[in-house]
Amino acid sequence: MIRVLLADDENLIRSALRALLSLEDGIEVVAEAATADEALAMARTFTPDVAVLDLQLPDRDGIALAAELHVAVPGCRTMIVTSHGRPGYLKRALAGGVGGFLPKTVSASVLAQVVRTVHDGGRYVDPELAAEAISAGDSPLTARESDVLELAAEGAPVEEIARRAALTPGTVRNYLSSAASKLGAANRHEAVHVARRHGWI
Amino acid sequence: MIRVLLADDENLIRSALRALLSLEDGIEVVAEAATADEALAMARTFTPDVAVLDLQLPDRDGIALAAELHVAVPGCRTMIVTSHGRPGYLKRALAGGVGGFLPKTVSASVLAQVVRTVHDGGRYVDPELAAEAISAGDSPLTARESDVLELAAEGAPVEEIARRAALTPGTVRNYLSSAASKLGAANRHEAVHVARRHGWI
DNA sequence: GCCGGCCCATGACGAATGTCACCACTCCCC
DNA sequence: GGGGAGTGGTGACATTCGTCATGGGCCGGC
Repeated sequence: MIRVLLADDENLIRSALRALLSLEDGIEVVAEAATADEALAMARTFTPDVAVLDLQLPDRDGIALAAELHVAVPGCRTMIVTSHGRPGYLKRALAGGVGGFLPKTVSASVLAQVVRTVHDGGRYVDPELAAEAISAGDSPLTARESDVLELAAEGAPVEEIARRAALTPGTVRNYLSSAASKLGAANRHEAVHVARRHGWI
Repeated sequence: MIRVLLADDENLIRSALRALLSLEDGIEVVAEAATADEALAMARTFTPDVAVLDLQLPDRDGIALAAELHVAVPGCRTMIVTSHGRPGYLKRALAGGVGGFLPKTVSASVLAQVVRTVHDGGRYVDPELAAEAISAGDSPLTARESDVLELAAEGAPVEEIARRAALTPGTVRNYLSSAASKLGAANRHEAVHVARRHGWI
């Protein structure tokens, strides 16, 4: 029997997934969580075999949670289910030791199959997402460029970004300028959009 | 027996919802669709009593689909389920004759209860969303301000916005300036964020 | 030990943007 | 028939932004 932990902030989805997985032979949902912290606590208590995580949780993202789970409960394998299949996330997830990465558009039978595959130590990535990830490639941005671009995401003026990043306004503009040119954007706001689309920030 | 149509582009969610609703007495899922067009065709064929629609579908949004359904299948009541509970959408949905509006964070039993309520001609709106909608109020933006702000959403320069809106660059700047000040934003990009958060664009 | 890449900064320039005042026209409502 | 609100426009001004050149410090690889 594969013991599964579900983590998703959407109650409806979570109980629906539970209903679906419970119909499968050899799979049992032993715990549910709505937040990353909750999931971590649950995992410590129930030591599940596989954790099915939503990519976006209220307190952290699923990738960070997976990394923490691997430390807290070494025997627990992880897989991520998401609505937004951004290529960058896939790469980060795999690098973080996540065993499966699926969009929510897959069918229930595929989900159950992947739970089994991941439980057996295998890996599964949705073919379409994999293709996107390959064509999208790595982020061309340096660490600092990503940071600054992320701070620019909410439309804040350079001054504020500089304060929040503990940098000079001039330096911030340099980073934004080089980030925009790397992304083929005319200005930082368009750059934010491009980077978001690729899952780079 | 309440005959239900499900429309959601995410296969997993859709079949999970089907599993959940099928467990309820007196509810039967008679059709599923992944797109608005598909839903419309299904509704014509199966004449469901209640249509449970996702807010975001690949081809249209759930509110537009609901309006079309009311015309195509007059006896069919509609309700919307969504991940992003933006206040503006709620208002638009209710104005469009939608009977129920829920975030996906609700429990399965609430969902089933709302399906019944809507079927009986009642209305149900998630209390939290209702509170947000009331506190958020109406959009302070005029029609044109909204248009222009929407065109600015992708970070395009004023020149391009002007071309796409068939306006002078100067006029565009006036609209953007007044929109930003109405929204309490320091620049148009922050304004876009504020408006998005409220569901005003 | 040198080169390249990244990080951080400064200064300067032109272009884009935000803001304000002001005008004309239309439509609707009182 | 006179407001008021919305639409569309012009011109001017200060600020912000994008870009480029240039420099120093730090680290890792050849």
